[in-house]
Amino acid sequence: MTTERYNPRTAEPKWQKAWADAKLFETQTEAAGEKYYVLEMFPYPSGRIHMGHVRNYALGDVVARYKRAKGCNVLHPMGWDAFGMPAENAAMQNKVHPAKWTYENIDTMRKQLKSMGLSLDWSREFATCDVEYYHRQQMLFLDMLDKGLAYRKKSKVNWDPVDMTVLANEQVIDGKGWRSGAEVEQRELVQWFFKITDFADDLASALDSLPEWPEKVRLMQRNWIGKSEGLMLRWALAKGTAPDGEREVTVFTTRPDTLYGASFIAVAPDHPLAQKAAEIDPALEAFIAETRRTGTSAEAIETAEKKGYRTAIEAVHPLDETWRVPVYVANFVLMEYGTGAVFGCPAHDQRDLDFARKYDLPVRPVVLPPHEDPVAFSVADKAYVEDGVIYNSQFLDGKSPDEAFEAVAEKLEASDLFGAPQASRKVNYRLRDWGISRQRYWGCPIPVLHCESCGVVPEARENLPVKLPDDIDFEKPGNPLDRHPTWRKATCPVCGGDASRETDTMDTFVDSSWYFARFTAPRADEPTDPQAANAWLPVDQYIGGIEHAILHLLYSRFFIRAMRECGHLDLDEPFKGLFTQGMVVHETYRDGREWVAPVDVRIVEADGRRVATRISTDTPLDIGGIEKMSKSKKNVVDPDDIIASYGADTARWFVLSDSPPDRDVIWSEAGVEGAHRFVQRLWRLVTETAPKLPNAAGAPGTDGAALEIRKAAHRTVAGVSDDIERLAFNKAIARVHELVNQLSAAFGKIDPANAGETAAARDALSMLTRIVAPMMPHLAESLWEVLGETGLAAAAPWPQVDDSLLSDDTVTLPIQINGKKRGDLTVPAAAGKAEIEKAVLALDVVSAALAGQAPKRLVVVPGRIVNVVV
RNA sequence: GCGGGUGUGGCGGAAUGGUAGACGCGACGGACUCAAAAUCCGUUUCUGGUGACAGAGUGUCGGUUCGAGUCCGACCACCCGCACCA
Repeated sequence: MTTERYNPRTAEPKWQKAWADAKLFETQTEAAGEKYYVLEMFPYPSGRIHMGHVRNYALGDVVARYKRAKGCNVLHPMGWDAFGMPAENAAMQNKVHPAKWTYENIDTMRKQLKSMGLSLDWSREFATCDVEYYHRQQMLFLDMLDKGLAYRKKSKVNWDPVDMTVLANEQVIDGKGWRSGAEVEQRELVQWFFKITDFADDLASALDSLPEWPEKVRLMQRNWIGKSEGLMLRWALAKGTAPDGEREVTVFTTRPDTLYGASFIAVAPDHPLAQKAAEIDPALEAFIAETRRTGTSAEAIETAEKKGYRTAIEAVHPLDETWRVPVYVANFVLMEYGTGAVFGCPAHDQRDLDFARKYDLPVRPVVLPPHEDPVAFSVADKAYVEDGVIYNSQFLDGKSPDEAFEAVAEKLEASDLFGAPQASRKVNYRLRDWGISRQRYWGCPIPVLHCESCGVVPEARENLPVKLPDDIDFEKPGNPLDRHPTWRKATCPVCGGDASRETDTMDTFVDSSWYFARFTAPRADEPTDPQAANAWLPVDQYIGGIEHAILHLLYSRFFIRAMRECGHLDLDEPFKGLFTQGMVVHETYRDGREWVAPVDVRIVEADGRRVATRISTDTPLDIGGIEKMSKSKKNVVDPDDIIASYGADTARWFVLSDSPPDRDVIWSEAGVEGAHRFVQRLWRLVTETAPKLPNAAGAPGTDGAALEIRKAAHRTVAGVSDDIERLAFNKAIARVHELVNQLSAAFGKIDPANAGETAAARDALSMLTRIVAPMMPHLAESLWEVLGETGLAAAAPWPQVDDSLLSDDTVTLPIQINGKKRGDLTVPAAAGKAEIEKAVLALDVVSAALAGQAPKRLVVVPGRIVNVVV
């Protein structure tokens, strides 16, 4: 009998239409079943979907379809993170309006996503650049302003003096503007901030209430928030050394126990003391100007060479007024953190030690490592940061660092400097408030007005939305909103006088900080429908890239707290379960300097070596490293091409198999073909077996081949369910392979006249179809049809597992001698330790190894292993 | 620089502290075919041996344990994030 090959090109559109016609994935809040909200991070509409998207949405779709089969009321929406810089770059380069560019991209990408056969509720779709969406975001902003969660302050930006524009950190390359090549400067602007620090403590401690988040993400967030308990410590400045009017400097320190090891104070270049000192010291002024040429990113600042400028100022040691330490201005001290001033203890901090060596400052150890001789111990080029005993420290000698911390704190809290305590305890956070101002066009306008008589006033709620103007000009440098001839002109809602609009737009992270809440009631007039939001949230399973581990997730966690304060929902955390997927990576190829795309490359294996040649010219190519797919290195594979030639199911199956989803997956052509072969193999197995099962309606048999088939099927379903719950799709797929191998072998021997066997086979195929359905939904529908099942596979319930088929009567234990496997022993599953011991000692290998002696030790782990120690 | 992660056959990977290499890819051998593709069967960690088998083996070095890929310490390499990329 010949079987036609499965043709995804006809089957996939057919089933996609069947699902859409049945409105299978349009979710009703009131529908029956336990609610389950699955969400993948929504895409930026860059133009076309890439393999990373395919992987992300395939992962989420498996969960969505599985939970639906398990009887849950599943919400699985999709939208677009549509504001941002690339649209403006496209506008500048191609003279296309950002809105047109964005919406055209969305149309393309929606079509591509639909070809994947995702079980999405498209009726809830929106883009963050839709006026309907950013209108509600402006409402949220006003509410937050009202609650004191939004405010203005000065902050630094990267300024390109040629393009007259603010640059993003990624647009600063080696300290120069990416377009103009001009030396970037730091500039201070008054900008809008959200008060995320109000929630710093809760954002850190509530991480403990998120057991379904990866431990690493919780750790990263905890470190990012960076709670530290320390001392605000005031140092008097030595008379005659300080600028006029300055008499003290406050440092924040977590190590007051090392105070007797202090050898310098360092302040940030924009610390008031540094600014004041620079007024009378041109060399210092030049040094500070020099530090402003570093970009504003922490990375740029911290990887820059550590430099300091020794001012004339000296500080008086808080515990010894005869002791003076020099005050430096240093490029690695950040004004945003603590007080913008630190004291350096070189012996017990590596950065301080490097600084001290560079500027020849004293290095005095005050913490003695255990078992070290106090006279001989010294610090050379490695600071000692571990625990020990305090010495060289007067009244602190002999204490532990913790005790010394307490002693210093108590003493200095009680002592007086200029009429106030010299020190106070302080809990400090590394987390800074969230600067949301962007000097760009393609973002959500901040709904605020500047009135000459009333100052900064919020736009009236009824005047919202503040819409972006359509007629804009990207020809000239700078912010198009700022330059617009009329857009800025407005009326003050307080006094009715002339006012001008705020031209800053919001960081696009704001857009993505609450979209998951909007999905629960996407057309509501208010930002949320609190009832719907409270019913659906938190998101049960959120899936996205690890690159969002800190900012996006932290901002979203902040936002639901802010929204709760404003009454938009009542929720502790936005995402109950979080899964961070790995990237899709691909080999790179280059012809000299030029990168070559995989579609233009032919790989031939010769003598065990892989050789790449360019197809068009037959020239040999260098095979480079395996890297994240990126346009610049051309190592991208277009999902459209894959879906067109192999079908969506093959693409989905491939990205789900092999690699565990939290790790990177290497895209390879061979792997895709393997996946496609499996699609055809499943099709063959079912279409060739089904006609042999004419009388399969009865009960499956309970012995012989029938029992074996049933055991295999039920065990696989149990295992696959378990794997999907844990998002271990690669393991689920391995199990499906195993089952198919087993069934193929078993079906060859089936007696078509044996009703027990044919029924078992039929059941097994039905179960197999349902467990592959979340991963290969189109193929599953076609198989479902061949099997003569009714309805759609996508609407079929998950197969029930008969637990009695999961265990065996006997178990085979590996027998180790001194930890090395030397034999096997099969015993009844219920056998006790004593029984096993007796049987083990009777084994030939064991008695030979013992040579008449008693074993030194006999470790029996029932059901697992036996180890005989001789 | 700081924070986080990863490292296992030719390759992707599997393995509640308990038989290292499931499953897949590739390769090799065989069947089918006039032939090829497709498909099916078998072999495939390395070294030695015809073989039974023996030894080695999870980035490197050390430790804990009857037993370590898994736990602990140090190191190496690579990847992600660092607040205006999304």
